[in-house]
Amino acid sequence: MFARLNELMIFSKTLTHWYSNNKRNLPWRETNNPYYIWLSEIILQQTQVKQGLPYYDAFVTKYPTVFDLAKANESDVLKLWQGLGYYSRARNLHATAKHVAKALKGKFPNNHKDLLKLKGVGDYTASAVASICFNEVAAVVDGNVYRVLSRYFGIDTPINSSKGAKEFKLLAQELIDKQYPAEFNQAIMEFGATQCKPKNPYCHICPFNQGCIALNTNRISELPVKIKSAKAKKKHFNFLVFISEDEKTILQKREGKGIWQSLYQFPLIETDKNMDAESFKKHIENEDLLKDVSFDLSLYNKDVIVHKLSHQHLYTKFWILNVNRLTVEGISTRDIRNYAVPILIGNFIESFNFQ
DNA sequence: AAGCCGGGGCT
DNA sequence: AGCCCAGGCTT
Repeated sequence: MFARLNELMIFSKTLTHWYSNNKRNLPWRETNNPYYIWLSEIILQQTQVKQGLPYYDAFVTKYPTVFDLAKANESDVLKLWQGLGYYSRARNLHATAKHVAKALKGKFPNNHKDLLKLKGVGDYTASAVASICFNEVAAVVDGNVYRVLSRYFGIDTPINSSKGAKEFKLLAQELIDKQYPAEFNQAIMEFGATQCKPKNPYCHICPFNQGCIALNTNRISELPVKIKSAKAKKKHFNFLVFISEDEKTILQKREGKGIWQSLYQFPLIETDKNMDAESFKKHIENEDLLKDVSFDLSLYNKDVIVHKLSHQHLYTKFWILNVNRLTVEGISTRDIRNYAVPILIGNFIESFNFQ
């Protein structure tokens, strides 16, 4: 019993000592302001620091306070979020900013239980904000924590099972430094991110290389254990890039439930197989957008573009349609960069070099 | 409990 | 081309 307590104590002290010597200088570590901490935590969900950092800087610059973010239009928030993915984060971010600004008069909840009620805030984010901003003893369990704990303690319960979630949360809550919860939480995540990495961790210089069960039983590459997810489905996307004689094109807002909700795209024709020019021309002849329109069809990308999402692979072709007129309003091609689009579309827009 | 929601990186 | 990453929400 005392040996166990002692071991946990040594783990925590070693970890926070490592952190004090190895932590990166990051802008959200200069503040305890809940708005900035919350913003950084939403951005960093499923996202590495390297990718999220420029977005954090952009949001802080454009929206210095929660009131500024609350006043923005959702389309502007999505535009600033463009390329970061998981766009429900941006929609929830904006909705929560409005809620905090209005209903809570700009004051973020100051505890885990109430933070959990905010849209887009789950157990991880509530724990992070509660500990970092308010010193609440709430252990964070993110992917880094799963990795560090499963390796050091040799736990092979799948981390993406409900049993694993409970088990690791309980262990983290047991380990957390009750005096310095903010320091401990950030230390274990930083340690997982930069030292106990998924591939090729620096075990030879690791302060835990005596006690780490995974290392001492040669199971570093096997831990943490994760239940495999289903393979991605293949889809065939054909985008219609209209270009009219008066330099206009068509963008449509994605509505409903699926991917890229509320982002813009060129009119999309999904087919059940890869299309060549001849059969595709036949395929689209009866489209409403082409009714009584004389058009010239050409394929922009010779090789199909494979855009990989976590659960579907999009085999994509951009079809250029030079038309005499548009049958719907359309937008000037000069304004095309004002719309929030998926990175797949954004890359095409840059490459095509719209005037 | 299982599936959905991006995009980047590595091999 | 295939695999890894992994928080929150919906079903």
